[in-house]
Amino acid sequence: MTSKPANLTRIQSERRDEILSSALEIFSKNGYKGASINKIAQAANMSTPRLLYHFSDKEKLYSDLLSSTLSLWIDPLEFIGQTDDAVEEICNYVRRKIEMSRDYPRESRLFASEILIGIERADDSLFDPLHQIFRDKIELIQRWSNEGKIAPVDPYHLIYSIWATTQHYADFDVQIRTLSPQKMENLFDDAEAFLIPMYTKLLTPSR
Amino acid sequence: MTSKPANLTRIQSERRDEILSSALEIFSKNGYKGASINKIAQAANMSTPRLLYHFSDKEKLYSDLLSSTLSLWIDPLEFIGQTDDAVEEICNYVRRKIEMSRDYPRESRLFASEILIGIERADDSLFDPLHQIFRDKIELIQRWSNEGKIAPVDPYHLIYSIWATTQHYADFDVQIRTLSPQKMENLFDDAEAFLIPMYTKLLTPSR
Amino acid sequence: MTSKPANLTRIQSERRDEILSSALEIFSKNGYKGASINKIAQAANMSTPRLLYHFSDKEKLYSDLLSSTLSLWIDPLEFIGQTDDAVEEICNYVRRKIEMSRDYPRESRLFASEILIGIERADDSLFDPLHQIFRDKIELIQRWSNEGKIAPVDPYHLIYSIWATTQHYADFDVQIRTLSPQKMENLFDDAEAFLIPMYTKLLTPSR
Amino acid sequence: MTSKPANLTRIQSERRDEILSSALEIFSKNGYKGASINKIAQAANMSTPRLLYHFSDKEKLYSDLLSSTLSLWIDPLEFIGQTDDAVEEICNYVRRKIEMSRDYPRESRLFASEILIGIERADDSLFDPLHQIFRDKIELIQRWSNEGKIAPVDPYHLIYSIWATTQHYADFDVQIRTLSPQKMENLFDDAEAFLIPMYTKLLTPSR
DNA sequence: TATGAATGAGTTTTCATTCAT
DNA sequence: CATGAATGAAAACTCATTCAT
Repeated sequence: MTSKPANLTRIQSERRDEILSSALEIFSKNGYKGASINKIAQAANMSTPRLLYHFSDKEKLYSDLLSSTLSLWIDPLEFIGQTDDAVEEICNYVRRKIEMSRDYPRESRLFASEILIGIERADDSLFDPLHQIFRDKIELIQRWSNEGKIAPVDPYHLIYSIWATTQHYADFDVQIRTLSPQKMENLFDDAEAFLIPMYTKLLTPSR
Repeated sequence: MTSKPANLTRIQSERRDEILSSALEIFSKNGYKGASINKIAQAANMSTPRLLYHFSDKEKLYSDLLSSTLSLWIDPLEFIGQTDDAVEEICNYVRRKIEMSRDYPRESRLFASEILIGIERADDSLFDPLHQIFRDKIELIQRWSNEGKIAPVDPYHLIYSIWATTQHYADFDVQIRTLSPQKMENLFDDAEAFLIPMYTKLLTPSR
Repeated sequence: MTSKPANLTRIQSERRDEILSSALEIFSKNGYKGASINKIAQAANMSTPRLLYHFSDKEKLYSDLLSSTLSLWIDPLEFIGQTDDAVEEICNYVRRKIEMSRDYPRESRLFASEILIGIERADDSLFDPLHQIFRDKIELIQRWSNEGKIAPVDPYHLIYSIWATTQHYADFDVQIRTLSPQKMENLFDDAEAFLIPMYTKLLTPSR
Repeated sequence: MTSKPANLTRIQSERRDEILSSALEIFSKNGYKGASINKIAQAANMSTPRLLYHFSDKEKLYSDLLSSTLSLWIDPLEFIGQTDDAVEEICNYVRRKIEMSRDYPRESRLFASEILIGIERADDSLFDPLHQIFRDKIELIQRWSNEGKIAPVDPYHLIYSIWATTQHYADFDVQIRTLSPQKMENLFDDAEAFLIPMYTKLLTPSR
């Protein structure tokens, strides 16, 4: 999965974490090309060669960072389907995704810029785990739809729309800050107050 | 404004167009930092200094490209409110935005990466025209909501969600191509078939 | 002497003068390398190719400018020796050189930077006319010295010192402005009030 | 101040010295604009990026060079006033300044071109230490003048004239080499033989 | 290990000059 | 005559990466 070496001393893995934390900051703000490993090393309080001792090169650092963040995308998906209340299950997924945009905006932007701009990668299996679970849940939602537990919807576009609407608050944060009236502290509550009814109306089966 | 100079010779405006077209290709694919004016010049079949003869520097080229593309964002918004059928008006806006994602995906990605990563710009007024119209339409939708022509919704989050769901198909195209089943040629039709009912349900006032 | 073409239309020589005037401004402020013919053309309100039509290249413009300015150095020298009052003659030369620093500081700086930095020139006969007169006056002063009309001095170092002290006010103007007390409007009068007594004391033969 | 950083490794300070030495050679010969860090790097037997590893950019190299040379201007001034023999004190200053023109002509030309052409500098305080001492000595000379220890002179113009006459031999060296008769090896002795009597006559109080 | 030092390729930009119209 | 257009060389810097100690 993630290519983290198996056997690391405690110090080594502490260093790795410090570097990944700085890398997240710098990469998410500047994109892959706009970030220099120098700036990352500085932010992590170490010399560039020392950083490169832990991550052989820039691309390795970047993709290790991506895989270490991948679970943030996978975990909320995984929870779907714990109960039998299909509409509520999906609404809860929406809620979790909104929380993620609020609590992990840098991670969201990192992924967004990777998908948007992307670097050519030798091994593009990075997202495989996400895709596997995605397909599982597509199937689940399709089943719900077939069984009438939710109104009939295309499960693909349902998930795309959830991703789009929730991640938008992290990824396009700059624009939203400019456009929204002052009440930024309630932004995510307001987003939820908008989205949950929308998906409830969409998904509640008509009797 | 940084808009196109008024008086251009024939060659100037031909060259400008060639360059802007290559710049769109390269910038939208690689982001500002990842794109070199070198690559852009190559794509436009000219030497770098020749490119710089027409656009004084990289940032100017980039922001001229952005402003020349801005109307793609403004125009569909502007149309909202031609008729009195509020729900239909908003659905038509959704349709137009889907068309744009289909027909101008590079422009969409260009804007997305500008908002996501953004460069520090001396003159911040680039998006002013868009913001002005945004506020007008927010007001209009609020009025519709107050008058009961649409169900009560937060107009800000309504527009954010429309932007998010429609632009998603252009901006995260790479991901969607990987995840979606083969039927890519119908992608945008399917998107519309999903989104229009969603917004119709959301906005139709309950009697 | 100066390589000014012999037969010029009135318009041509007007253009030449405009260019030379701008060139003086730009070259004296920025030095040869720091000045671009573009800036000069702009200052002269014309396109670069038009400028290059009148002066085949940058070096030609520069050396034509130098030669057209050369008489400012030659003329004051030439006057030495009109009367028989040797001390007064030299003091008048000092006065004229002070006036030149006051009235033609840009020309002075142009020459200073040419001598200080200098560009490799194919033909370095530019200063020949000046040198010829210099030698004449050296001889004259030597004669005055021998004849006891002035106190015995090395004529070379006498002229060097006059050049140094008088041109200093133009060439090192920036430093002098920083160091001198407010009374800048009297600077050249004060300079004269200092230098004339100095040279008078130096040159007046002791009886 | 922009003075030399305190803690340098052995290699750093060796390299700095090599670079500064080449930079002095190239800058003093060509001026700031005419000198390329390329040429300087070549003269110091290294690649341009290697040079830039030690001096972050061209301007930094240039101003570090200027400040490292500043003491050559300050030191001789500082000595004025050790003894009570005012005339002799000033004559000794003249002698020291002549020596400097003989022994450090490149440094002299570097300063001259900085004052003559000058680059716009963010931090203008480079010459502050020199100016401070200048003012002290102006005061001292004024006192001497008031007390009758030297003939009454304007102390500003006295120092300007000393700077002018002595530095002239370094700064306008090219011209002097062309004009002077062969005896260049005695140039500085002759200069002293000229200047010392001049200032002695000027400054010795009349009884 | 870890850092100072260095490298080489690449990027943006400037500029004198030429060419076509 | 005059200008818009283009060129090629060089300049200043950046950056991922490697090397030596």
